[in-house]
Amino acid sequence: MQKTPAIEQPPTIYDVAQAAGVSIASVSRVLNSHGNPRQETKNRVLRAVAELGFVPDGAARALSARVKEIVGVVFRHVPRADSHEAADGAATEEDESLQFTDLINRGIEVAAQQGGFNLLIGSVDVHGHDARRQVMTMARKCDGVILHDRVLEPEELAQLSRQVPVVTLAGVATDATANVRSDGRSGMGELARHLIHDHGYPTVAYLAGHADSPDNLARRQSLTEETARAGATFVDGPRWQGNYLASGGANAVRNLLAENATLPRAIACANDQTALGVMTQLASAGIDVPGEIAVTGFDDIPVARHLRPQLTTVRQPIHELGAAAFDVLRSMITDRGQHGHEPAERDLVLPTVLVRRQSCGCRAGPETAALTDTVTMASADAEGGT
Amino acid sequence: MQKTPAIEQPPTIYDVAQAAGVSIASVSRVLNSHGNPRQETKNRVLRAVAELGFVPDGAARALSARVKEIVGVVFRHVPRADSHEAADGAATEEDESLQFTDLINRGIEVAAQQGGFNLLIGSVDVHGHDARRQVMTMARKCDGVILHDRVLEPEELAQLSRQVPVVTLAGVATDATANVRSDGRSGMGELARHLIHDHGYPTVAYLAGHADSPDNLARRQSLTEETARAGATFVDGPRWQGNYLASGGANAVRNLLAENATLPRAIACANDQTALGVMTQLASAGIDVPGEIAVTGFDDIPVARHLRPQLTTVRQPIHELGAAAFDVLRSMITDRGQHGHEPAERDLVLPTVLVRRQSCGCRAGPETAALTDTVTMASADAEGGT
DNA sequence: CTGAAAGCGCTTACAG
DNA sequence: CTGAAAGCGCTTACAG
Repeated sequence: MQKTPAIEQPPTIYDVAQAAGVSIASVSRVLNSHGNPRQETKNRVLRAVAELGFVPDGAARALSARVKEIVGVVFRHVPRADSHEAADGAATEEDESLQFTDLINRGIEVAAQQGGFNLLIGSVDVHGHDARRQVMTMARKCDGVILHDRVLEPEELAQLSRQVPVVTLAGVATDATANVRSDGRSGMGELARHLIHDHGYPTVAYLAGHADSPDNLARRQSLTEETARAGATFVDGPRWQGNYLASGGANAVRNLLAENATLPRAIACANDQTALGVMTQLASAGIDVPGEIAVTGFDDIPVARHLRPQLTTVRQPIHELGAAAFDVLRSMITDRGQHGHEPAERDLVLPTVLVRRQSCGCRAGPETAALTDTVTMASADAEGGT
Repeated sequence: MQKTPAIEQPPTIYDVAQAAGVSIASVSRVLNSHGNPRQETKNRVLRAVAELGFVPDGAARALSARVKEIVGVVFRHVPRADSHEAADGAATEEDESLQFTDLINRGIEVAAQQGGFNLLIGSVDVHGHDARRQVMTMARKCDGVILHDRVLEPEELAQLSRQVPVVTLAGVATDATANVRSDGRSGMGELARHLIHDHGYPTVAYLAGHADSPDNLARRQSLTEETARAGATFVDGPRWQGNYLASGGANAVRNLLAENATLPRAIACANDQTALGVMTQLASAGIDVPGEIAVTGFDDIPVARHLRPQLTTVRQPIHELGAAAFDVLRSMITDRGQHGHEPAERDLVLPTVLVRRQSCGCRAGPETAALTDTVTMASADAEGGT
């Protein structure tokens, strides 16, 4: 029969003003460092604020200051097959973590916090017939929005960007929206050369991500070009279609194996999660990685180095991508409405780096392998490495 | 010399009213389904809304309706050692993903979205001398707050909870705050019995999480009891102190190995990330898991099944924990201010489940191991499994 | 059923 | 330097 203690109405600026014996205008001024309040006034206000534990209401502040100090982040949500706690133990295939997305969001959050902003997070369903409304509603709670890959159709995006500043991630910049991405081509090119020249693999397959993702296309394209240039055989096609999830990679390999297809010497995956699924599937089929088939990823999420063998991959500056997205958005927010104002960079691209570990066929480092990745700057011409 | 198209001021309710030829009150009514507007009125309003692309401003709505439809989520943030892009390739140890936290947040988000709420996310620094202010500021942008483990000191928590509904995660319920956690004791007990009875391991160590985390204490306690009861040797102590991160597990093992300590036959880790670090470190020392040393985790994050060997662990209903936290919070929000109202459950505890995979010494499943975990309900007495 | 008006809790010109 | 007042964009009694 325990009772909940009622929550008191938080104090308002009027309470503070009264306690301090000044006007609400003065309270507002000392709290926001506007004008030059007398020291005496400051003291009285600050004391009252401390005593009452006053913190201004966000909505009221936002309404009158016309700034919410909130940025929205929207990502695409893989629907759960609503099998509560999958009692049979077989995890639903959709029940995956989108680590890359979460890590980017961390990057955004850190930058935002530094800038005095908070993050409003929302995900939209793939079958999002009302994705637009969801995003719109969110947008009206924010000063600007960052959109992950494939959240909105181009027309929806255009409409949204008419009302609020928008930055897309791994998309393409438009008239009204900025975009932040990483230079997948250079990293993938470097990876391809490594596989073909350094390891001498004759055939390389690309286990793709979402077909409509610009990142995916750039990576494939780069791989295609490099293999062609080197005279190696490039393998892809409908059987090699993944979905950026471990299950996508696992399924593709399982099917390939089931139909007794001849597998290539190396499989370059669209991202690390896909590589994870591929490696798991190959292992349970008794195929040695990298001995029989080399496998590589893309992203360099934290678990990559903890896989066995450790995953060779192309590192994206994940944290920095998020931070950059926030910075760009923030400048758009600041400049908003200022016609003809010189815009910030509209298509920011960050460099990627090849990280050679073991799954490509490189030998393990001499000591604690986990701490001695061999990294080469994608743009450097030196061969690098220990 | 490209110019940014200026962002138009989004239309207000006045614009809609004018376009529809009605009062703003009527617009509000049809949009919120209050009263019984005539069909004619509805039509005119809806048409105007569609034409103008009107979506109500969140701040204004919040201020007057006294509901923001936002819940805050705060977690503790491991500070980055600000080494931008760690050019030497050695990832900073702190640069870890807190997958468990992110997954819980996903669970919260899904439930919140269903309830028409959005998530406001913020992290506080470990050295958070101003953690309180950060959280307070966030709280004033929300209708209620969910706090992950170890975000606020008890007094700070008490103060916060006086102004806004608060739910803690993996903490303890207080007079004014509710708590959601999982039943770590039962899952860990089951795990201990499995290691000792089924596998016959004589010595089991506990590689701990944060010393001040209730979850950590419950898990250790349960392990201690079970080993004592079975006459096995329990190993712990300062050398076995981890921090819930892979680096914590790796460091502990590295130090133990460096001083030539005799390792126990089995290491039960406080969570999966710790187990990840432990397994990586053991592998690079050439120690076979589970042949020489068995290793287990806790949480069952998605990568657990992708490790080699696949990780035996105790599954927490991660998604459900998040969803439950939201549900509890939401009911507190609804009831707020209603003195003496019968409160919802104040300390919700969800069941855990042992997931037997390979790292404990169980053999791999007959087919695609990834899809055939052997799961036993923690509370069930049947032995279950195939 | 509908409109005019008050009010939500702040910030910010505008006078003094 | 400081206070009274207007206004941010909504929702909701209150009259009609």
